[in-house]
Amino acid sequence: MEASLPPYLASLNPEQLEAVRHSGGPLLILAGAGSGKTRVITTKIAYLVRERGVEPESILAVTFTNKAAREMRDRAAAIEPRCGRSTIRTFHSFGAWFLRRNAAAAGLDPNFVIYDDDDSTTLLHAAFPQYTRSECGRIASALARAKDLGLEPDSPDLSAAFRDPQLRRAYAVYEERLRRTGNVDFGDLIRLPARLLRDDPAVARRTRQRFRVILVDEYQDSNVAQFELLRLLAEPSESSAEGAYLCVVGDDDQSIYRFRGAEIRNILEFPSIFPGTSVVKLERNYRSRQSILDVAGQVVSRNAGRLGKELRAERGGGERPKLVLLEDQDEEAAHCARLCEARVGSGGSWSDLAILYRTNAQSLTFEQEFSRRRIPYRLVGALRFYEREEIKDSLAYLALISNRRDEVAWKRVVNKPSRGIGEASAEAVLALAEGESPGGLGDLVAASRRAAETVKGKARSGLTGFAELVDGLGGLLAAGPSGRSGDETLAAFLEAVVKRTGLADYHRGQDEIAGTQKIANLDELVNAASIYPRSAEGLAAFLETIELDRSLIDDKGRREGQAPDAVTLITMHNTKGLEFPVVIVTGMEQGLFPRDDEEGEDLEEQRRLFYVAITRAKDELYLSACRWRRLHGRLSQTLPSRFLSEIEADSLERAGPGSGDREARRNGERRYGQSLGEPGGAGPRGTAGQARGAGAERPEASPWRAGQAVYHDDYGSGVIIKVSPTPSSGPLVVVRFETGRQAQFFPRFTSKLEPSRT
DNA sequence: AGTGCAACTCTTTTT
DNA sequence: GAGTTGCACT
Repeated sequence: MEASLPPYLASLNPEQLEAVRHSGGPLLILAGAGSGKTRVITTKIAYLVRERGVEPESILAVTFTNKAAREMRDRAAAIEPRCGRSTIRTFHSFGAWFLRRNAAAAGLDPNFVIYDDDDSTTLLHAAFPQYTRSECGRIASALARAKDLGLEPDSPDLSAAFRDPQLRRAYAVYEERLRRTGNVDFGDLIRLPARLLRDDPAVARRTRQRFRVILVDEYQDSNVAQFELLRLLAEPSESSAEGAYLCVVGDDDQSIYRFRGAEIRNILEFPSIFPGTSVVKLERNYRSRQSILDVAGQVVSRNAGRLGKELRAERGGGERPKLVLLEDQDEEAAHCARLCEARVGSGGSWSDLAILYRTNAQSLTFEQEFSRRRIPYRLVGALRFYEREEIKDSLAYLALISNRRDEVAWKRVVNKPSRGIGEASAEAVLALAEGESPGGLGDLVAASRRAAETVKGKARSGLTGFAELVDGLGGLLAAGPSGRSGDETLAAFLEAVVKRTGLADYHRGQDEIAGTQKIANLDELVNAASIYPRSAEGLAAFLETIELDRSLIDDKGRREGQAPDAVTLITMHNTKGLEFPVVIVTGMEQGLFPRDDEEGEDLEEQRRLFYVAITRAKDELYLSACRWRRLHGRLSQTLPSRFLSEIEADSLERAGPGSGDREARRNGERRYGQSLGEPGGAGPRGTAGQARGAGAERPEASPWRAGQAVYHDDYGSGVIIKVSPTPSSGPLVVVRFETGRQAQFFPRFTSKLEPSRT
């Protein structure tokens, strides 16, 4: 390495250095797991400012999570303080920032609120009351996908992308309803800036003059709309013949958000879309042992749609990952608990360990077992603080105070707590508000007051009271508490809102009836508002932060960061970007991970998810599978995940469970293990092929036929009443026993069922 | 307008 | 098995 390099560059490896110093055409950095990706981006930002004379204000860096954005900002500023002036944000927060600055041009209320999926569903339900709420939910998510794809209500491609011919109309109506509220949804934060750049030359010129360098992190998770926004930002404009310098960083093997609209082709095809692209691969892994990377590499190499990378461990060898086969999920939880206890017993800490699973529902067994054994754990991501009723209620009042055309917020709180305002009165208000502003929507609070004159009974006083309440709160925000103003935070205002609306009493009552924690949650929300000033601007900032960064508070009001010493229970998706000395990937069963209906691109995505899970481990990796799995309230027998057979036999150590009912287990275990990991990785067809060759082709040779008498070790005598073939598990037989009990079995996997001669 | 019961549906979820 | 939603009932 050159002697002249400043210290912050000297410690980079040659590939990292190349990525940092690259300039000119577009750059694609393919950064494998644990390869120092964030370090490269932050160093590159600092390098551009320090060595290349780039103005920090002209740098735009976008990420997908607030956590990643914070980290990037902090680390870049730690190297070069001037980087604090760069725009380092999430895609969506950049979009919100951009739209607030160009609200008029975009046709938005400058104080617009951001609707989440639930709000979109409510808006749709208001527009299409003939559909149920859950149908509206499905339509809302289809519309969100359409926006991810950059499609408009009149795009010809809309019909190709979605089956339902009604969707186009639903999209158009939804857009109309959303526009008249003055608010936006998540998709709009990407789509509307792109549209503005396309249609408004003045805005486009100003924006392109400002941002000369654009960096994107986790590019494999970008969607089509985000791609279009990037291209429009980076495009040359009349004032600057050169487009912005575009650098994207990502790992095609870690693309796991297809179901949310992520388009892996964005990264796969980047070099052909942007001619002259340089590609730098970062394949030195500083996190995991080679034995772990071997397994990861074997699995992901089965994917067809990938650019191809091979990680090499800088930390060397390590123990082979261990696979443990267990009887059921209770034993799986006990096994995990024993591993945790062993680690702590030998001087480690609880926080060294992470238990990974595919679905949140799987966490329950672990929680119970860990509580019983007094093992401290923290559950990541399952808490949906902002989706709770009491939180949404309070935020709806705030949103309505901020934007009095917010139909969704108004609808939510106009009769909450109950003021005797029913469907008919609400319709009357809406009709008035619509009349007030042709084609749009007027002030819903004023309309509520005026509608009071036309309705009768309880609704009349209810509407008047509601309007006075909201007006009063609006005044309270502007004026401050009687006399003194200025030196109070938004928390005091929010507290007043919760009290004066009656929400506090209402939810306190709920707490008493149902033993919930609603008041405690409201306290946390109030607490979170304390870092904002008591003003309209402070309120708007608070609402935006809450919509765009839901990790800010959890139930205990803890900020991320000072995590207690506890075992981490977490979904595989949520582990992206994290690392642990010891990782246990649980539920490695066919039907769960992957699901039986996951094929083709979906299957490849699940394989990438497994890859992400594996590469979280620094020193030790355990995999576990259960023979019996309780799912959706049903107990069923399972086969080991096909992913396990994709790992070479000698890369894994097959370990028995540490203790327990050995005798019972030995039988099951041996049989269960048979179909596992044929050497050389017989591949996806391993188990299915066997089934086809053996049973299904010669059904007459099978003893499993309807009418056949059988005997079962536990249930006694019975008769087969139904046999159905399965693609990979042999026949499934349904037996009615003499006791009247009915049960189903896979004869291939049980020795307890046998044909009898009667 | 509010309550209660039956029926339905179950992934993953950066923003 | 659990949580949510829709409908019917009062």
